[in-house]
Amino acid sequence: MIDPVLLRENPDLIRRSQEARGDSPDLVDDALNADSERRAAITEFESLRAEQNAFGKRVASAPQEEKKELVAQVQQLAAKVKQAQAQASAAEERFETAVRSIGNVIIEGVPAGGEDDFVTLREVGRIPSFDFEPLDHLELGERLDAIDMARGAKVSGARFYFLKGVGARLEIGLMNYALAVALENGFTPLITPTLVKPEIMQGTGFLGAHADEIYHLGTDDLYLTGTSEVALAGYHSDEILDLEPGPLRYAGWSTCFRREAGSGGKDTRGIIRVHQFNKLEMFVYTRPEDAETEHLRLLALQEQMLQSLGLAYRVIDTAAGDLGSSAARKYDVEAWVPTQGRYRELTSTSNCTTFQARRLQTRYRTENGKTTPVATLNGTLATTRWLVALLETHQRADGSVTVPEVLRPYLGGLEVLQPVVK
RNA sequence: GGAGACGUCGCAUAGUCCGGUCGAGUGCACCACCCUGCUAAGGUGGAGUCCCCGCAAGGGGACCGAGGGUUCAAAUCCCUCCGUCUCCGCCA
Repeated sequence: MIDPVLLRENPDLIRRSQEARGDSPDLVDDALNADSERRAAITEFESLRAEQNAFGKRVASAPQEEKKELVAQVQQLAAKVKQAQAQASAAEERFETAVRSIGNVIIEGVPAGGEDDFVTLREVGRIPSFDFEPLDHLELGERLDAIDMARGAKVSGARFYFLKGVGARLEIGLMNYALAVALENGFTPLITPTLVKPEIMQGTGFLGAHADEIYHLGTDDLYLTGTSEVALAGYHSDEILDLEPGPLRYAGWSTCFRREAGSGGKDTRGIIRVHQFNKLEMFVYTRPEDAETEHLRLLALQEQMLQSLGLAYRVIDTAAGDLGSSAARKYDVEAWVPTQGRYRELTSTSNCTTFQARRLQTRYRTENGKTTPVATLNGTLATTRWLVALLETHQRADGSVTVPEVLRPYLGGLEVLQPVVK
């Protein structure tokens, strides 16, 4: 949720942000109107309520024989209070709805426009070339007896899979390696619930435009999370944090579930786009003035991961229209996928500034003792999808795959994944 | 799944049966000051969150797990939900 004070004091800033996102700037005016209506309604209710409270005290202290008379007098007032209260809460609700329809105010410098209007910040690493015809990750995965899509489909349907043998080990190794990097950098590991309540899903902003992306369990009214960001953001909801010792940094380990509605036909081959995968997610609570520095720090860690794994990648500054409502800026790190001849997103890191925290009521105390919303940031440190780039990049002519050195300790010293002869 | 107990201001508790004098007492912790040559103890005062009006001083409203209801008036009465604990059964 955007800052209502900012809305009142600098609506133009928000209008510009809306335009950069390709969203309607009229929503700003709707919200402003709703705000003044809301405040008028509240003032009306509160003055009536004050009158009623004062009367209540008189009734309480009046002699018994006068009470009846006094009570008769206030009855009408009570009805008016009730009505004013209903109006005030209705106005409040309209205001909430209006404000919530506005996306986070983008950070200065974020490119305007949609999906294709990103800015490439840098390309790092040598794009792999082969003196043989490279195989795609699924072909490789099948030869290594590491990925089994057919049985995944048999058991659970399309976009499900089994990771087997070295495939399973590779994923576990990758996740463990990422966890080690997170630990080295002061993150506290957290294994999160993957089923969350509606209000948490709502609060993190995932029930908006992309609600049909999310699995919902009707019997229990719980949602399967598409990222541990949801649980990590909800973790400190309704709390006042002590940020005096520094930011709170968590590394959430969880399985993620996505319906992939609307991406029918896209990336149907292999494990690029699947309904279920694992992810290690960084999540930081910090003071708003430190958020941009922290954002760059998360990005640096992600780049360190890809570099150490020998992957070629580029970093893009995502355009405003492709940010999602909570993010004020988002960097994606995309790895080169040889058989596709292009970069594919492996990680994403978002600075949500105070947007998410305001909705989830996560605050901290400033030097002068005031409470104010914290800033939240998140970023991927590893996911199942990385196997695609790893397998393809490090393949050799005989269909074997070299294990990047940093991963070997997590695979019991295994240096090369060998094809299984059938 | 069955039976019961409970959810109050950072923590621990009082208040709930008998609705108004309770936004709420007490202890601990906390902050400021005073006193005591240190330590311990003692004294005085202050402290919650959110919102509205106001340049400010200040005034006002809401919040006793959440949401409804009864009433002139609800922490207190009624209903629903959520959570915690205990016992029984069941599964492991």
